[in-house]
Amino acid sequence: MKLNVSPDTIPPRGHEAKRVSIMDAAGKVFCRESFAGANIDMIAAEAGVSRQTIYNHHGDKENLFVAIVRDLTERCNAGIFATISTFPDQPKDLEADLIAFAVRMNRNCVCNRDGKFLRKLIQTEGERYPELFAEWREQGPGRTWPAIAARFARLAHAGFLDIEDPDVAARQFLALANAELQTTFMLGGTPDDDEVLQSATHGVRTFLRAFGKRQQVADAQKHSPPTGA
Amino acid sequence: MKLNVSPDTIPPRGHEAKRVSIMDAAGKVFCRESFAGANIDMIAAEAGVSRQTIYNHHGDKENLFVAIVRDLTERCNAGIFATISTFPDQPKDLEADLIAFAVRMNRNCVCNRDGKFLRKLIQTEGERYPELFAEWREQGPGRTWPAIAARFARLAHAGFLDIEDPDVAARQFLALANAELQTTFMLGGTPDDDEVLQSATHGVRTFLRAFGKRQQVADAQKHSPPTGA
DNA sequence: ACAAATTTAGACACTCTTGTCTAATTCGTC
DNA sequence: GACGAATTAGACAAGAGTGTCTAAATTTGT
Repeated sequence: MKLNVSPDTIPPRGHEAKRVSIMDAAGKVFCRESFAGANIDMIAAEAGVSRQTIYNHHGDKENLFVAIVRDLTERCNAGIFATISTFPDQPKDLEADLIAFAVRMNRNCVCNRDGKFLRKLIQTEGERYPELFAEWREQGPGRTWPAIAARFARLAHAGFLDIEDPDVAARQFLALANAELQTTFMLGGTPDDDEVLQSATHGVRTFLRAFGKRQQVADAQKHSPPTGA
Repeated sequence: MKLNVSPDTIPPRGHEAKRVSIMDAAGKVFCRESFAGANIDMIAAEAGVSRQTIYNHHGDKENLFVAIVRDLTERCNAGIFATISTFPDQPKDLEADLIAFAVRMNRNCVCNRDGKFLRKLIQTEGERYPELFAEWREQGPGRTWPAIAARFARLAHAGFLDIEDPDVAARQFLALANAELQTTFMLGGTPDDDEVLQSATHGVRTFLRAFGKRQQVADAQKHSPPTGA
């Protein structure tokens, strides 16, 4: 609603700070209390801002909510793509590298603050805002899953894995990496580093038992996956 | 508030019918609207009952909510144990039998009405009622997962599978069986029979690639102890 | 058919929340 | 220091929801 002519004077200084702290607090409160249970005064207090300021910035509660979800979706997506870019395309130690990747994915995208908030909001309010969450579905899983699948396909093509359907494998990789965190996620908890590592380790081992190359049949005798030590 | 002396005259007849229809409607509405978003008039209307009757039966909104969760937990647990009892202990066709089991588990326990409601309520209100959901955790995953693990352990002992840690395998089995339903669950949807079969088939195939007996490599074990590499 | 228990509709007081408005104050900038 | 924009506290009306109460209607067991 404020169209400044000069392109670099967009918002003053404290203005943006307030905006951020409102988004921050609103995410926290919506996540904790659900849309209906949250109230604007709570958010204002948590943001250290007056109620009126929130109305000035966002108009009404629903508008604020939508802004939060869009913001979280965007930030989470960025994080996921950043993490995908660290996928081990030329692994030295396939098991260790995939475990490390799974841990990064969980820690930086799934278990972190934004990931937790977005997941909770989707679960809680998904049915009430079909178009908003359809948007998330397209921008989120719709784009990240194929990206991960492509990496696995490349790894298979390079001879590191034996995969028929990379899309299926990608989904199963993620499912396995989280297999032991499900209950914690359900209750809104945040698994600690050890649980994440544990789940990723078990998940990747099983994944490699299923999709790892079995060279014994071919011809090798010494070039087995260098895991231990 | 009504202590009847004779132990079998507990509730009349239509009384119980109302009780059931209240529980039914309340589950639906709490699930759809969240605790804060649900209101008693909505539940009363959906149950075909007057508001006062709900207050007569359950005292207040919170009490009603707790009763719903307890009821759902109990019913879901019963369903899960009933399904576990159909686990293929002496499989004729291991893949087909495990797929069928995974489908039963999903259809009768995870994707059905009660399963969907309980899952949603846990996700949505879990943080607000720690003791109630701790109870669920103990009665639910705390008892069903070991039960499934025991079945897999038996199957491994009988020579059908090659499993080191049955608890891990059981969790991974369930994770794989649901791997392709995650997004749908997130948004509160109910996957159709085809999606369930698809996910179960892919999941079980991968599970068997990882844990199935491979005669050629049965002795080529190359597993090192858990290390945080 | 009768008596007791239950259910019902409606009104009610009370609280909470949203969103608006106003006037005073603070902040950023020149 | 002064100006304009943003923020603030507080009051406010309107609406919605909870939980109670009452008197009438209905159901249930005998």
